[in-house]
Amino acid sequence: MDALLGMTTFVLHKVGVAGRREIAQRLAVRPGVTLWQFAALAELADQGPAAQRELAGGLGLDPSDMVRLMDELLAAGFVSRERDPQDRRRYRITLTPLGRRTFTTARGVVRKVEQSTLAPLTVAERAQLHRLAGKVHAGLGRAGARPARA
Amino acid sequence: MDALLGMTTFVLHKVGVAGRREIAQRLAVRPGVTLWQFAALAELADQGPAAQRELAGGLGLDPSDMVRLMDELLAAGFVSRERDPQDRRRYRITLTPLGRRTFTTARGVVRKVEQSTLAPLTVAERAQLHRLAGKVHAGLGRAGARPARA
DNA sequence: CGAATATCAGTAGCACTGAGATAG
DNA sequence: CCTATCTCAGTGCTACTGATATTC
Repeated sequence: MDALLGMTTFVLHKVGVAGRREIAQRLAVRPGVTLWQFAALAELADQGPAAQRELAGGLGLDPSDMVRLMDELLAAGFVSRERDPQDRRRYRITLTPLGRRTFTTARGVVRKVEQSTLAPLTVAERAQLHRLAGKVHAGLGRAGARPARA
Repeated sequence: MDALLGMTTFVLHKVGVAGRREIAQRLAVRPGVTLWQFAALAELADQGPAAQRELAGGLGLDPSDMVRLMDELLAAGFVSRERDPQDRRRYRITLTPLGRRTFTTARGVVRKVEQSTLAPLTVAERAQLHRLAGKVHAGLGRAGARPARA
C-alpha cells in the first residue's frame, strides 16, 4: 500500500505542478509569455474588457500581483487600459489585436502540451478527468484571493 | 467558452494546490507535522527503513532539502538514523514507534480532509478520478528530483 | 580517479501581508 | 466617514542550483 500515491490530493498536486511547469516552459519559448500573462489574456479573450480587480478575482490571483502583471502586458502591447468613466477608481483593461493574436498562438501551444501530458489517457478518459476535476474545483470556492470585505 | 477552466491542467493545478493547502493547515494543528514530514513518515511506513536519497527520490523531494527534513524528524523523535554498515556513505532511516503512531494519526486527518475536498464527487467518481490522475502521474516520471547522474 | 551520498549556502518564483493614494 | 480600486514594499514558503566532505 502506497500511503502517498493512495492519496488523490497528493497525486493531483504532483500532476498539476508538473503540468504547469511544462506549459510555462513552452510558453516562455513561444510566444514568449508567462503563465499568468497567458491566463490574463485568456480571461480577457473570454469575457471582454474588465477591471483589474475582476480579472484578479477570476484568475485567483492576488490584486496586488495584478499590478505587476498589468505592467508587463502593457509594456508588451497586449492590452490597453483607460479609466472607467462611470467609476474612476477602476481601470478598463482591453485586449489589443496583438494581444488576441498572441493569445491564440499561446492557446495552441498549451493545447499541444496538454495533449502530451494527458497522453496516457484515452480521449474519453481525458474528458472524464476534466469533468471530475471541474466538479471538485467548483466545490472549492470560498478559498483564495483577497476577501472583498474584512 | 472559458479558455482557462477549459484547460484540464489549470483546473488540476488549482485543485491540487488548494487540497495541499487544506491538508497542510490541518496537519499543523494535529498532530503538528508539516506536509513533507507526513510524506516522509508515509514513505517509511510503507517501505521500511531507507536511505535519505531513496526517500527523497520516492517523494519527489530534492535531496538537499531532505537534510532539513531529517533534522526536523530526528528532533521530533519520529525517526532514528544510523550509518549503513555495508555502505558508510548512506544513512539508514528507521521509523520510531512514536513516528508510526504520529503517522497513523496524521493519515486519519488527511483522509478526512480528502473526503471533504472530494465531497462533490460520488464514491465511484472519486475512485475514477484517483485512477485517472494516477495514470497521468505514472506517465510523468523523468521530471523532478535531481538527476542521479549528470 | 570517477561516482554516489549527505550536506550546506545561496537563489528564484510564487503567493501573501500591510499600508498608502485616489475615488466613490 | 467608510468603502473600494489600484499601487507598492516587504515577507515567507517552496523548490532549485552550485559547491564541498566523505565514502565507495
